[in-house]
Parts: sequence; C-alpha cells; structure tokens
Amino acid sequence: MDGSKINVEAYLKEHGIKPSYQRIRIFEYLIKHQNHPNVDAIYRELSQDIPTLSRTTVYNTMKLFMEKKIVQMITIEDTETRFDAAMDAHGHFKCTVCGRIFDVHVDLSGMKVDDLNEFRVDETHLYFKGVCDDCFEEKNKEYN
Amino acid sequence: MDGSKINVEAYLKEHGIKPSYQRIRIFEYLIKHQNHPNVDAIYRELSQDIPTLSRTTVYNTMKLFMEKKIVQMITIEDTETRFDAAMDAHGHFKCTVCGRIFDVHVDLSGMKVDDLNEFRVDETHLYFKGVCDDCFEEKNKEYN
DNA sequence: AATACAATTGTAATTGGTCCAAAAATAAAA
DNA sequence: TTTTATTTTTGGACCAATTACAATTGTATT
Repeated sequence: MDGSKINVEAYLKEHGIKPSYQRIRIFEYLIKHQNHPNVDAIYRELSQDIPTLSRTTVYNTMKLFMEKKIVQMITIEDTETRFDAAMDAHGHFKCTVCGRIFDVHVDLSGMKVDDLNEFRVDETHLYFKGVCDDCFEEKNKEYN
Repeated sequence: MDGSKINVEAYLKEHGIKPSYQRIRIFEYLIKHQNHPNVDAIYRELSQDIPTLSRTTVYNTMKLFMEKKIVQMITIEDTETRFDAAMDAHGHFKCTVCGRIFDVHVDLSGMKVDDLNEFRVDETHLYFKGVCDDCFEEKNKEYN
C-alpha cells in the first residue's frame, strides 16, 4: 500500500471487504496520513466530514482491516494503539520526546533466530525507542 | 538478570531503588516466574502472602523498575501489558492460541537499518506472533 | 522522641475499548 | 418495484485497566 493513487474501493474488494462509504473513507485516511493514527485521531478527523460517524464503527473497521491483513496494529506503548496501512516488512521508531512514530526500513533477512524453529511465525514486529533528530537538536540548543 | 540466586536487595540498591519489602517481593516474583506476568498476575499471587498489598503499589513499582531499567515492558497486544525482568537483548514470541509468551534468543547484530542514522536509539524491541508447537500439534490431532 | 520524608494503601475517577440492540443501508427474492 | 433478508452503522451502556489523590503507615534524621 503506497497510497500513490490506488482505487481504494477495488483494493478493499480484492481483500474480501465490502467497500462501504465509511470503510473507504477510513482507509483513505490511513494511506493519506502516514502518521500512524490511533482510533481517536481517525474519528476526530473524519467525523468533521461524516458527522454521524461512530467511534464503534472505526473500532469495528480497524478490527476488520486487521483480520483481512490490510492494516497492522502498532503497540509500542501500553497506552496507545496505533495503525499502519503499510503491510510490507518494516519497523517503527518512536521518539519519546515528541511522540512521533517513523517508519524504518529494515532488512531482517540476516537475522539469526534459532529459537524460532519450535514456532510457526505469522507476524514479525520490530520497533525502536529513542530521540529523533529534531528533538535531539532542540535539546542541544538549550545548553549552548 | 538470570535469577539463579542473586541478592535481590543488593541488586535493587545497585540500581538506585530503595529495597522496600514490597519491591523485593515483587522483583523476586519476576525473576522466579518467567511467565511475563501482567500487573494483575503479580498482584493476585503476592496478595495471598501480603494481604495488605495494593494494586497501586504494583503499578508504582513496575513504573519505578522500568525507569531504573531493571524490567522491560512487553506490549505485544493492545489489551495486555506484561513485564520481563530479563534486560539482555532478546525477543518474544506470543502464541495466539494459548496466549503464552516465550523468550526468543535473537542476534540482531547482522541487522541492517540505514534509516536509524537520524535517530538516537535507546531501546530495541522485537517480537513475533504465531502458533507454538504444543498448540500446533493439538490442532492437527483434531483433523486426523 | 520529634520531625521530615518516602512508600503504601484504598477509593474514586478516568480512559480506551467492547457489547448490544435499534436504526439505516444494502442486497436478494418475489 | 415492493417485500424480505442480511449487513453495516450508530450511540449509549458497560467493563476492565490504569491513574490520581489523599490518608496512613513506615523509615530515616536530628
């Protein structure tokens, strides 16, 4: 899902999702904003345009999207559940200062994990925490 | 923290934690049970022995332990926050059938992550989801 | 012992999310 | 097309996990 300009309706159908108006709008939101939103962010933004939109619908839709594997859940903090419409193998970086989450291109092919032989692995998740460049420079300024 | 038989009291002190009775007992629980418990599991178990124990104390203590970096938080699911007293670099595998979480020994040294140059990385987390051997065999039985 | 400080406790409040039943929309059948 | 069945959406009630907070208890300091 690179969101360059795909037909969302067709894309949903391809993945066995009936493309209702709400579902289309929600998915469009996800590919337009790569900010890894949580349910509330999606709701707040879209409900301006769709005044009758219900939070429950957003929850239901995200659950459905996950089942159909067109979005993945990002659980870096225990307090916030975010979502990502990109399904290719990639990691995330969370800046603990500004709170932003960045996509991180990562090649896990060289990873040696002997212990995994006893498991059937369906999903792999990798994330980092730290301080992003913007925040790091901002911090330095104070002490110069 | 391999828990083989260290002096918990000394260990806490070394990490700048005043070793109160509750803190000692909670940390002992963590290294004895490698089941990656959540707050409630710790509370239920220990409150049998320490009847006055409060859930808030467990929450406070886990927060303190995390700040002092002697436990790490495991956030694989949005619904459960678990903890691990092992601080060496390792990953986790969660079985989506039985719900158990296993430690996974992993070598990330070969990992190529160009995008991380723009960040100061403090923590790295890796986890997998899938089906463990026990559950996999159990499942097969049904269809034979 | 008196005082100060830190840790613990328990209740209340908050939050993020689910449940559920009614209403609305869509699809299928007549 | 109307009627009927099915799916989706909605919103309010509900629930469980976590935090806030003020009172109490415990510990260290003089």
